[in-house]
Amino acid sequence: MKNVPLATIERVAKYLRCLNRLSEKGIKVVSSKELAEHTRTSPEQVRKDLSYFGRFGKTGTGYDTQKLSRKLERILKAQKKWNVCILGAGSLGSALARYQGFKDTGYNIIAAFDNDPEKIGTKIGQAEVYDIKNFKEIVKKKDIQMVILAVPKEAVEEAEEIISKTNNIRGILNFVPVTIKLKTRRKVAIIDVDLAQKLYILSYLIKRGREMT
Amino acid sequence: MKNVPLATIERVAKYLRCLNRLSEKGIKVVSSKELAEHTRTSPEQVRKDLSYFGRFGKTGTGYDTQKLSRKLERILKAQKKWNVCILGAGSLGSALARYQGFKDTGYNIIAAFDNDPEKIGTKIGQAEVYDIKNFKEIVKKKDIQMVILAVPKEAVEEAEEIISKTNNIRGILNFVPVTIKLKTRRKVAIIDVDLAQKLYILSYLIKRGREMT
DNA sequence: GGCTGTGAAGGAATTCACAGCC
DNA sequence: GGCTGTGAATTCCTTCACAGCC
Repeated sequence: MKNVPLATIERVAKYLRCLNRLSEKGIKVVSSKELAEHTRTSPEQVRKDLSYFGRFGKTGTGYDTQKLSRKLERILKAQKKWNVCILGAGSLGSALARYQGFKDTGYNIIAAFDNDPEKIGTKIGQAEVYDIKNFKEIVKKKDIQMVILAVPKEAVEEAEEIISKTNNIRGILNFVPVTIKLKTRRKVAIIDVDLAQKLYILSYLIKRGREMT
Repeated sequence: MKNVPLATIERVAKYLRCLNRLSEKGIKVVSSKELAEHTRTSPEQVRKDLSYFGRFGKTGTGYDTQKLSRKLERILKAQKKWNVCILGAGSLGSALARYQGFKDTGYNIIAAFDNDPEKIGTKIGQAEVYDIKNFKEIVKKKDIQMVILAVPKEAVEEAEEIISKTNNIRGILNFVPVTIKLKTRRKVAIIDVDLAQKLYILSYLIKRGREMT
């Protein structure tokens, strides 16, 4: 397998989601053209992206929805079950714990952490809320590898500290509009989701009359 | 102004975020190197990005934090006040209405819409909750141009319908993991935020040991 | 010395165009 | 005819390297 563009990976994730929706609806076969329409890209792009990983289609017909879905899951390592926790059980953290888009993915949000005694011991969706003091211990016990970071800005340093010390954690989805810095040698993947940035881009696109993803 | 890469726009939005944080802290001057560190990119990239729009720096010194911030706001049309509403006042919608990252941006979330009578008439953060039936009317009256879409999957079609009919709306930030299609000729910018996709990418990055944004 | 700004070079990603298959 | 798969061409984006300035 050659060097796959990251942009391809991002689209593959979209294809996967789309395929799952289609197969829920009972659609067995899909063409690159259809897949492209659902994901705002071009048919050539779809075919090119998939061609990095193998030949999955039937000429003249298209792709078997379910088969392709399984292939893509494997590519994204999404067939594995990932245990995810949420750090910060405020309104955003709680909403993310309940987010319907995680349903039917391999990602299970099984714990949330907060320092508010009122919240500790309660449940949000599937996730039990624990005292943040027990982060390391519970992350280990429950084999959690990803954190969704949704604490208030002021608590970021503390969160960095705790995550740095917890060797299990290998990825962070960060909703706090601050650049987070870990004090650790080990590699931790970080994806920032900055919603204000999205709105900035949206206003730019409006001015330019474009569409994007 | 030449043809500016979209990738540049995305980074510019990050620079802006970062500059505002720095000037809050009282930092007056910043170099491309520093800005790059805060936004996980390279100094050359920062300078190149900015050079699309003009010359903002002082050689040997760096950039005036506040001045640059104002310039970038203008570029992104973010100096304008945008009125934003939320469609769907469930847990995600409510959390977004309260999202701290929108503070100190030009984006004001001034209304939310739902069909739950229990919610209508209440307030979430700054936003009053209205009956979705009055969407068009209130959007017009309040001069709202952007929608944050956070309804359940099942309600997407209805939402598409309503938005299509409301000429004011020019941009959508979509949190529903579905490709939305408007029945209108006018241009509406759409940005999809798919959180499950982010987790897919995160697991891919973990496997590859990389970092990104 | 330390920084910006920018053409030029290089590298990456997308689109084209067509061969091959059912 | 309708579709996939893929080298080749093109477009887009990033990095390099250095001129110019304080």
